[in-house]
Amino acid sequence: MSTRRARPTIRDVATQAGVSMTTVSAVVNSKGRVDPATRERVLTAVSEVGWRPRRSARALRSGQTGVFAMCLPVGHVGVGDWLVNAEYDMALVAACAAATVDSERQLLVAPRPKDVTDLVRLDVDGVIIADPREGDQALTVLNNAGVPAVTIDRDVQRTDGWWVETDNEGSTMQVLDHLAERGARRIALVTADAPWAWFEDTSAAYERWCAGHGVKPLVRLIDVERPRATAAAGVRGLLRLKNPPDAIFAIPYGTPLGALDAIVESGRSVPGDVLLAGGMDGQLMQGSSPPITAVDLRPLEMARAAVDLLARRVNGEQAAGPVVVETALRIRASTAGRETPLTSREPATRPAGRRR
Amino acid sequence: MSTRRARPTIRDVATQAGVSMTTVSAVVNSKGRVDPATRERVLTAVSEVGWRPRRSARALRSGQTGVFAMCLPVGHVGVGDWLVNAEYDMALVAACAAATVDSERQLLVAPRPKDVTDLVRLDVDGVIIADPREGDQALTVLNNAGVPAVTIDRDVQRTDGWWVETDNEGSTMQVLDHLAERGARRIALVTADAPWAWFEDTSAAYERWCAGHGVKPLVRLIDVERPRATAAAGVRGLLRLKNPPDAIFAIPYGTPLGALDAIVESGRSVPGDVLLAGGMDGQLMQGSSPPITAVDLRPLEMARAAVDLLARRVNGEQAAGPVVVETALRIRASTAGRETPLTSREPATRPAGRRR
DNA sequence: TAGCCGTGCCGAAAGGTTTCGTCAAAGAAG
DNA sequence: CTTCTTTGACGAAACCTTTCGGCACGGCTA
Repeated sequence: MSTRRARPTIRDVATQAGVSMTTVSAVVNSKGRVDPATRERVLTAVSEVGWRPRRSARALRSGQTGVFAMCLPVGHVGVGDWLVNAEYDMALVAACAAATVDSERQLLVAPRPKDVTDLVRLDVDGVIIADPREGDQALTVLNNAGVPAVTIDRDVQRTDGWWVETDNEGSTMQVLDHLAERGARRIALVTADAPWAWFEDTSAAYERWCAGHGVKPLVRLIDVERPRATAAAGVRGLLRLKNPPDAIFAIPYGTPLGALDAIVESGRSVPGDVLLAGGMDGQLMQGSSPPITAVDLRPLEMARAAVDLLARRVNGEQAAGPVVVETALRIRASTAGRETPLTSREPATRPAGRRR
Repeated sequence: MSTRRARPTIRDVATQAGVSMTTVSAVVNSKGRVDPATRERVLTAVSEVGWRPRRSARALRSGQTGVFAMCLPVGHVGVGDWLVNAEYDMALVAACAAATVDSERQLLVAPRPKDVTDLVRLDVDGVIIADPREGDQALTVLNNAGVPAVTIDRDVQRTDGWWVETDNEGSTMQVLDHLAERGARRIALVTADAPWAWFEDTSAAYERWCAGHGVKPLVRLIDVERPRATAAAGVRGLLRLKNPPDAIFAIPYGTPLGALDAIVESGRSVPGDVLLAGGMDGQLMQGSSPPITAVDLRPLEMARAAVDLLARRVNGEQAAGPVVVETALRIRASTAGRETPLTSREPATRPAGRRR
C-alpha cells in the first residue's frame, strides 16, 4: 500500500536474496569468489526488486566518475552558418559517444564555457577538446587542475603527444598527385591563413609538392567567415591570369563551391576545363553538380582514436606521441581526367537507414 | 614533499579557513546564515586549496544526479548518408547542451542502445528522446522505471503531453499559400509514407488545403532510404502528366534536390517553369542553384523547449500538453514568383564565425 | 533579573557502494 | 586427531557532501 516505493538499493537486494551487501556487490561486479548458486539467487533478486546501480555512489567510492566530456567547438549556435560542417562535428560527437559507451563510460557534451576555468568544474575523468585554438587556454587550465585531456586536431603550439590528427601532408600529396595524374599541369591552392594545423600542414605540403615538381605555387587566401564568396572572388582572379590554373584544390569547407561558381561563371566547365578538388568531404561535395572529389577526414576514426587515447591518459600511461589517422580520397566527377577514365571509389553505403 | 596531493575536500577547506565543514557547505551553496567576514575567509580558502565540488558526493546526498541524457536517433554512424540532416541534429544537440548548462545541469549524449532496457541504467534525472519511433519501446521502459522523459517530435501513438513538436499543419499551409500567391495553380506534394508525425501532419494538411481550394491532390511517395533518387523518379513521372504541376513541395530532406534534378533534366527551369519548396531547411537548400525556399524547423527552439519541459517533468509538474514551436519559412529564389517580386527573408547572419 | 529571540556556527548522521580484513566451515595433509 | 589451506561469505569503514537539530552568546523586552 506504499504510495511510491523508494528506489531500491543494494541492501534491498541483499535481504531479498538472503545474503550480505558485500556478496551482492561481488556478484554485480563479477569480483571475488561467490558460489554459483548464490550468484544465481542474487541475480534474480536484482531483477525482482528492480535494482540498478547508482553511478554517484559508485563514483564517490571509487574516485572515478566514469564520464568523459567533449568540448564542442565554438560557433555551434546557428544553423545555416556556412563555416560549419555540421556533418563532421555530428559524426565526431556520435562516434565519441559510441566509443565511450563501448568503454563502459558516458559522454558529456559541454559547450565551451565563457570562462575556461569552468571546464574544470565539470568534474569528469577526462576531456576531449575538438578543434583547439592556438595555444588553447582550456588545455592549460585542465592541465593545472590535473584533469586529463586530449584534443582532436593538433594545437599548433603544443608538443605533448596527447592528440589525434589526420595525415594532412599525406592527403595533400595524394590529392595533388591525383590531379596531376588526371592531366593537371598547373594546380592552384585555395586555403585560409588561420592558425590551425590543418591549414598550415596543407599549405606547407603544397609548397613542397610544387618545389618537388618544379612548378610555381599559386595560392589564394579566403576569409574564413565567408568561404564561398571569397573563394569565388579568388578563383575569378586566378582565371583572369594570362596563364590560368587548370586545376584547383580548395581546402576550407564551402570553398570548392565558391570555386565552382567562379569557374562556371567564366564560361568554363568542370572537369572539362578545370579540375576541382575539396579539402573536406561532405554532403555539399557529393551533392554538387558535378560531384566534387574531396578528402574524407575520417571523423569516425578520429573520434574513436581520441577516446582510446584519453582512456590511456586517464589510466596513467605516458604519452606515446600523437595518433595519426589516414585520410581517404573520395574521387568523383569533378576530377574525371582527360587521360584516365573515372573510377568511382565511393564507400559502400551504410546499412542503417534513417528518415529525412 | 608529498608526491601528488590528493584532490582536496571540503574538510581541507574547513581547516584552512578555521571553520567547520558545515559552514563551508553553507558558503559554497549560499544557504543558511554566515557572517560576511567568515564567508570571505572561506572563499579565499576554497581557491587557495583549489577545491572543486564532487558531483558524485552531491548527487549521492541529494538523490539527484543533475544530468539529463539525450538519446540520439539511430543511423548516426555514417557520414554522407543522404537521409541524415546532420545540421538539424547537431543544432539539436548543441542547443540541448546549452540549455541544460543554463539550468545548472549536464547533458549526456547516449547512442540508442541495442537493448532499450539499458536506457534506464544511464542513471540520469531525465531523458530527451529525439525522433521517437512509432510506439517507442524506449518510452515504455523509461516510464516503467519511473525515469522522466520527453520527446522531440511527437510519437504518433502517444497521448501524454510530454513532447515538443513543430506546427506542421501551420507550416504546410504557409508554404502552400506562399506558392499559390507566387502564381502556382497546381501544387504537387513529394513526401514519404513513414510513421512519423511530420509526414502524417503535412500530408493531412496538404489534403485539407487542396480540398479547401477545390483542387485535386497530387502526391508522390519516395523511399526514405534513397530520397534524392526516388524523388527525382517521382517528379519525372509528374512532369510527364498531360497536366503537370507548376509547383512542387518536397518534404523529406534531400528530396527537393531530386525534384530539381528531374525538372532541369526535363528542360524546364526553377522558378521559371516550376516553383520548388522544401520541407526542411539546411545547407543543401541554401547552397543549391537556385537556392530553395524551405521550412526552418527551428531546432534551437525545439531543443530549448524540450529541456525546459523535461525540467518541469522532473520537478513533478503535471503535463500541460505538448509544446508547439512555430516554424519559419525561408523564402529563396526557387519560389521567386511570376506575380510578386522576391523578398528575401533570410535570417540575419549569426555573430560568431567559425572555420571550415 | 528572568525570559526570549536572533545570529552565527557546529556535530553528527545519512546517502549507496566498494573494499579490507576477518571468520567459519570443510576438506587435505601430517 | 591436529594443523593447514581453501572456499564462501560477512561486518564495518571509507568515499564526500548536505542537513537537521542544537548550542552559545549577546541584546532585547517585561
